[in-house]
Amino acid sequence: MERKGKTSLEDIARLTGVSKMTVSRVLCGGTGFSDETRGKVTAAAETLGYIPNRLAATFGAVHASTLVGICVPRLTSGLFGHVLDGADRALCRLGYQAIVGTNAYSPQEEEAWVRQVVSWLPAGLILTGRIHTAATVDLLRNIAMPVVEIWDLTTTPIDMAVGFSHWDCGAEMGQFLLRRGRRRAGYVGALAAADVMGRARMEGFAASMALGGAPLVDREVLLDRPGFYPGFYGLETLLSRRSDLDVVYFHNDEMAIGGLHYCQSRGIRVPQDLGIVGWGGMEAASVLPRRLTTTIVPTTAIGKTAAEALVARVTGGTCQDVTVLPTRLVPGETC
Amino acid sequence: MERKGKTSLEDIARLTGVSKMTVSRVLCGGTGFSDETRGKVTAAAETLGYIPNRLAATFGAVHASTLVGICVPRLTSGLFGHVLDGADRALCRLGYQAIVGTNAYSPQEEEAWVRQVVSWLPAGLILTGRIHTAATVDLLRNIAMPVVEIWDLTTTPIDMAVGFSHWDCGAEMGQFLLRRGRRRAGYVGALAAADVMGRARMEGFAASMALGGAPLVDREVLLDRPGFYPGFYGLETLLSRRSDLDVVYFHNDEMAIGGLHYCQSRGIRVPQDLGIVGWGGMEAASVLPRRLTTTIVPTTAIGKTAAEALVARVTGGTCQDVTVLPTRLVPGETC
DNA sequence: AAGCAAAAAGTTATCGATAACATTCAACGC
DNA sequence: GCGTTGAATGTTATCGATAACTTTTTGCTT
Repeated sequence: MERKGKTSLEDIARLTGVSKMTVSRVLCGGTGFSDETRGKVTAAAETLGYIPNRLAATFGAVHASTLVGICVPRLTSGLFGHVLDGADRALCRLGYQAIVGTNAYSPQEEEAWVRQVVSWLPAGLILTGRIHTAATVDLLRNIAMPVVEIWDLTTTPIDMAVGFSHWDCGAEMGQFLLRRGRRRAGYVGALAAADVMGRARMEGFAASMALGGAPLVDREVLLDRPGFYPGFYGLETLLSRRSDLDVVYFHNDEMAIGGLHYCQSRGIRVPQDLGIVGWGGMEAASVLPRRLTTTIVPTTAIGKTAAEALVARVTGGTCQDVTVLPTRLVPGETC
Repeated sequence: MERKGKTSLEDIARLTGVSKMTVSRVLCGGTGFSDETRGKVTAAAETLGYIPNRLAATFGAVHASTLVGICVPRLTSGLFGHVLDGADRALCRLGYQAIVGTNAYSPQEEEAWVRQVVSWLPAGLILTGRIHTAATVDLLRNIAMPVVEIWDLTTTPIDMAVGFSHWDCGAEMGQFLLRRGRRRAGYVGALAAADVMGRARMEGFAASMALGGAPLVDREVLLDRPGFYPGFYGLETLLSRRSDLDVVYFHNDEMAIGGLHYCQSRGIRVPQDLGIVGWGGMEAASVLPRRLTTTIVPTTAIGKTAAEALVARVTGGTCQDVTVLPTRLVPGETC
């Protein structure tokens, strides 16, 4: 067993002629040492190029580590990028490090990731969505791991939750379209059964349209991941079945832009012939020739709030169990 | 000092009547135990809800951890999202966990992040760009940390490098524009001095235009982060100074789309009156009414290749020091 | 100058897993 | 029947830092 070339507290202790414990106290910013000792120790640490070993520190200490696990469905979505950004900034500022993972909208993959990450004894986890395997929930509850579920709210969180209701987003959009006089609505989705949150929006949307006496006429839910081309072709498919729609709600803004492009390519006038509405609040959508009607989601705020709630729980501060952050329906020029 | 409620190898050992070491061997998939023992141990581990403690395992073991640090300038860029995605998938598949951080294009912030992360004794690091503080380089060299520098190539990497040359991207675009007969080129950038990679593209661009006898006429480099609005207003500012440009090279596709929108709003015909070219290969750019002329960057491949190279180095496999991945200039309809 | 409190520093045990080495035990051949 | 072999299993030391406790030193009061 070879010692790695690293210098340890003991090396510093030897060099300065004090005990390991004193070195530890100095370097961890504790109290109980003279200024002279501090000087010697910090100088020696500098000289030796000392790198603290958090593995050993966390292992030896009683309290939690400064690792936080964050799992999102995918990293290639602008929305989740902003969520991560908000979370990462907050964690960094508070002295924590983020272990990031993806689950491709699969609770099974999430469970596998959780099993990996909890073995690093993180201070807590941030998970996306309210759907998890039973084993995941049991595991996290058993070890009393602080957890924040983000993105889609639940009234019975594993521990804490920060987000909004996807169902309500859909319902609000339905009401908006009814007020605008649209009566024959379609829906173009993606990810098929995998994404329960997109489905929740659709269900809220369908419910509110039905309540207004204009039930959802048809829907086309693709297997693909949401993107421009699925939006384009999804709308094409939908319109080939039902040409009499007067508005289409899309899984997200990317798909809606794909749909807009389809309309443009086929000479369908938006919003006169067909209304196009999206969801998510993609930046690109706001500078298009026609500003997209969509729902803006507080992505960064969700990440930030989740991270802060988690740290508050870990450090014994006050934190609320469920935090609702408002989404904002933005009427654009496409409906 | 209270014991966390966790079960340890010792608990399993007690329950099954074997030694800790045997339990360890069983659970780590080693050899040297009977099938009967394996059965008892795995059953007990299951019963007790055993969660391995990688902190302790890594600490106790000689070999490297399964943590890998990845630092990118920002998480809100689609390009870096894809890089992270490629890296994270590869790492996950190979049994590693990613600690992610951002540096906002600042070598100082990167240094702070590196100091945090190396104290977790990661197996290696993936850093973005070739510019680092001297202290960062010294630190990483001293502890012989495996490092992959991605995105912008260097001939003298700290350890390994995977990417392409930003200067060459700019130069290639310059040559392309010259062939298309453009002679009066402008540049709209962002992030001012912070982003050395964007600047490298501009310099390569300016150099090749100059070589073709049509030196860069003017440039407008904003302080903002690149985005649609900076592209919009950057072009406005540039054209207010020099109205006789025949093409503008943008920092990236987002900004170029902002520029396109400005042209549309002012009745400037693209590409007749003005050519617009971007960089990066943003998905959105390909479904705009006019397909943007741009350079597509192998984002996911860079992340994947970097992760695989790092793991190869750590596990003693073969890996090359510098991997060049090709970018692709895609002529669109905007120039 | 004695006494005593507070500050400074040292000692020891410990966290959980693993490496290296030691031991037991069975099967087998001569 | 006895040594040999190899698989199965146990023992001990160790990684680096910290908690909890103990000891030493300092400084101040009376």
